[in-house]
Amino acid sequence: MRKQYPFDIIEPKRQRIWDETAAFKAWNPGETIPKNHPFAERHGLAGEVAASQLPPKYYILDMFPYPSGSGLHVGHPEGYTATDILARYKRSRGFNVLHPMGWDAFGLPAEQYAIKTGQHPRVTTEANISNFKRQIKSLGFSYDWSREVDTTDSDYFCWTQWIFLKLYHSWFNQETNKAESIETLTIPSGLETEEARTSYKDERRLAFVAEAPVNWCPELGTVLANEEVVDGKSEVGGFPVVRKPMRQWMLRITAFAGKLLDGLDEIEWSDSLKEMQRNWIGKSEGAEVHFQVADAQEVITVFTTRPDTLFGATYMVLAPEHALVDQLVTEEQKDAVEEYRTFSSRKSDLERTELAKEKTGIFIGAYAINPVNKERIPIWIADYVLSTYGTGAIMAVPAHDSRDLEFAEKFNLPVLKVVKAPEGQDSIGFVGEGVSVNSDFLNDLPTCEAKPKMIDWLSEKKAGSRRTNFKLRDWLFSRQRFWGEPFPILWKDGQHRAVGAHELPVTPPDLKDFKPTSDGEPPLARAAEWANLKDGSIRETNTMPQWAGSCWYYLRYLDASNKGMFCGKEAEAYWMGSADETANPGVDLYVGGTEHAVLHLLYARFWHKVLYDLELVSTTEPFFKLVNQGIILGEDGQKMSKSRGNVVNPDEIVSAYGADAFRLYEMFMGPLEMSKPWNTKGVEGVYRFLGRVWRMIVNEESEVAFDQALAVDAQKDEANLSKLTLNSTIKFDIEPTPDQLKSLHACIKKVTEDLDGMRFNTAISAMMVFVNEAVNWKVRPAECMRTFLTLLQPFAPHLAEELHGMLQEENAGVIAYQPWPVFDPALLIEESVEMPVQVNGKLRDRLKVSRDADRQSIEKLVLASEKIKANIEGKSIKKLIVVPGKLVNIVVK
RNA sequence: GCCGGUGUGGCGAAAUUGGCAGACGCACAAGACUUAAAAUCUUGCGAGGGUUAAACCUCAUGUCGGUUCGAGUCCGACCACCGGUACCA
Repeated sequence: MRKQYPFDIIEPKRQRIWDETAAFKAWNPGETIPKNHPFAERHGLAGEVAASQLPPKYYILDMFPYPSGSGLHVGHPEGYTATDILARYKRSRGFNVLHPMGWDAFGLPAEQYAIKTGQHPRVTTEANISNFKRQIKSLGFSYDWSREVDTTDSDYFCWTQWIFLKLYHSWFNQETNKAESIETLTIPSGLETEEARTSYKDERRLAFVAEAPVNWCPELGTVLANEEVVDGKSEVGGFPVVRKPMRQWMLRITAFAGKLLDGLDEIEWSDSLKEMQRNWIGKSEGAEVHFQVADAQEVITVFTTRPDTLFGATYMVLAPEHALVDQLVTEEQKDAVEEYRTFSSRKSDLERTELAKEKTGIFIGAYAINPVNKERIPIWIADYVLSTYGTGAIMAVPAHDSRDLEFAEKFNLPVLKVVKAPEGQDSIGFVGEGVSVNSDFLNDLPTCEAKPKMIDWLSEKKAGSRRTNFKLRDWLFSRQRFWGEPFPILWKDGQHRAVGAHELPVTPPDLKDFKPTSDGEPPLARAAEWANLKDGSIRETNTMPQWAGSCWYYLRYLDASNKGMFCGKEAEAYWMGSADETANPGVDLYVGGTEHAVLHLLYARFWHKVLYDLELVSTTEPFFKLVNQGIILGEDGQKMSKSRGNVVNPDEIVSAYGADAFRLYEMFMGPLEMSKPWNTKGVEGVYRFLGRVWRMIVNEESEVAFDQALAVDAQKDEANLSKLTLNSTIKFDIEPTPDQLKSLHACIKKVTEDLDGMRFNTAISAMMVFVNEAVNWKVRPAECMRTFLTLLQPFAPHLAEELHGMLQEENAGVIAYQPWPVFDPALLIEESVEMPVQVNGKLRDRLKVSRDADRQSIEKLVLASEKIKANIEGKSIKKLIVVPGKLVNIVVK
């Protein structure tokens, strides 16, 4: 395929100029702007600027990538292109745009590569970052590279550790509903010993140590958070995960469950994403009910969302791991119960989910008393009751819960109907809302009234209370890995204490062997000198999970080189919008894939809310608006993967068609949020379009001279571009015709509206429509061409800027800072409009009608039409509908 | 099962408040230019019928039904696919 235009010369040239002039640097309050910077020229600012002088902020953020060894695939730049187009658009509209990029570079692949080859993860990571950066830069994104962050850089993770210490030194005060310094925690006077007081404190910190059943992945040699386990396998690598009790660092995210849920109402995220977070947090409202154990002191507390069905509770079930089982089991059932517990504990999570859900369980010999009717009901254990949810015990109401019913049928337990289903439905097995029956004081009440009445009754009798439960678990925060942030924690005599903030960062030791030790200690334990301090303290040898660095990187961008703080207060207030009432609170737009819907996005919101409570940030939510890009499938419509051999490498596309064509195609494929298949033929289509734009402005004969000059120049010097001259149709000092203005302004209108609505594909088609018309113009006013290039600039910045330079008759300037064109509605008004005419809703004719024709004259015109006459002949007109400017419909019979 | 999303030509898609279904692009076909090819330009292109050619007619937005002068768009039921989630009491 013949080259449409010399993108291979233009693109490196424009990128070089952007780099040299720091064209896309975003300015913080208090910074000194050189007066020749295009931002200074556009806004008439120079020198040191105060926040009040700066234009409104627009913070547009990409999810920063993990720099993998395989480099960028075409899915990454989809989101990056969308944000870059908007960043350029907003700059043109006069905003101070913050558009940064960085690297989420701690992670498993570099460490596993290190274990295999002995190459230090630092080396691997640096090589991968430089490859990613080269690829991203080749696409001409307008990032402010002076703010680049790397989570593995000690200047960065120093502050990750610092924030961890903030969590460590805080507790959640239920009364103020806020995270507060641990110093505000009142220690009960009853605690006599120093140990007791310390552990009282330690148990309440937001970062705490807990002995808990964790997800252990033997293959990876580490524990995983619940969020990282998918179908009983590790999210990374798909290795089996088993449950195992271990002592680990946890973060008290559950304290923020309510805030994390309520905060979703303040932000503009898609419904599906909010739903995913809501489901993960899993709020359910109901009651706690206390059951006295028959002939014993113990009380079993259950959680239920249906207290109204308490009269129908015919047995109880405890999780096999429930703490009371040992005390309650009767002598004759002991062996059988023990056998069942072994049986269920041996089941891995994988087996539990894979096995057909045949209910199993065993009676433990004891009975409980149903508080409402004093009935003795048997107590069973079964693994369909989870120790990790609610109280680990349930009251079983088989008539109105499908799992309880299945269990009751298998083990012949009584089933008692207490809710009457609506007409036509079977009450047994009915789980919806109905009317209470067989329930004494609840009889005849609808479910919605029976619930609160039962809760009142229980509270009065001290047999229960209202209760809200969350599915969300505390965040398991430690990993047995090398390539992560070390914890700023020291241990001595079984007690932990924080490293002082002034001693940060705690950098990892130098290792040659990155495997865990033979006795199962994390790899950091291999560095005896590093781990054992002179005073006898031992460093924590766990590291933080990969999510730690991504929990706050969007804040570091605001003030990336600040040595004294994680982020300066003034910068934070300006960019996060709290300094300006009209600004969006938080990141204005955050774009990334759905794979982070619960993990990263929940964790980052949690950290942000802690920082907010501690008055370190000024907004309650980090990301105001969030959009998920859809995935790009291979040409075969399948997910791209190496094994299918359908992966498209952006490098190949860029070298064949150029970055501008690549960007344009990524956006032209379809709506950003949809998943859609790649088609390289489609790249050729937009590439041809860019070629038409080029030829619309450049003299084709001068291209021959240019090509010849280039052919003999081994350096392929960009200076050869000076051989190019303007197309002879380009005229300066000429008024555009009304038709030309109409085409141009229709294009301005459509592109502007589509950019505001993030409809990039239709914006591009509007520009194609304009160019298809403009290539037929005999005379092309330079002014029209310049305006069009301003519209094209966000999408195809290299080409637009180069051509714009030619039209300026000087090769200077960054059109990214040109004011965005304003469309004039007056130019779009048509003298006459073509109105479709329908008979009984079927199109029969089109008539030219003057713009301001009234109803009567339109009717007259319509009835005079031969085609219409033929269609209504012999029928009577029932109705004649005229929608001015739209259409006419005649109803006949 | 539950939650969310999506179904429109051969393909990617468009139709922003209910108002001309298929813009724009790909693929394909024919023609022009060329010794030839590539590139470029022009024309055609939902299906079926009809005509020398047109005109014109019928059908068509996953399926079935409804509301309306008028439905891709609104309502009801269903089907398929994609994503999330799952013994959550």
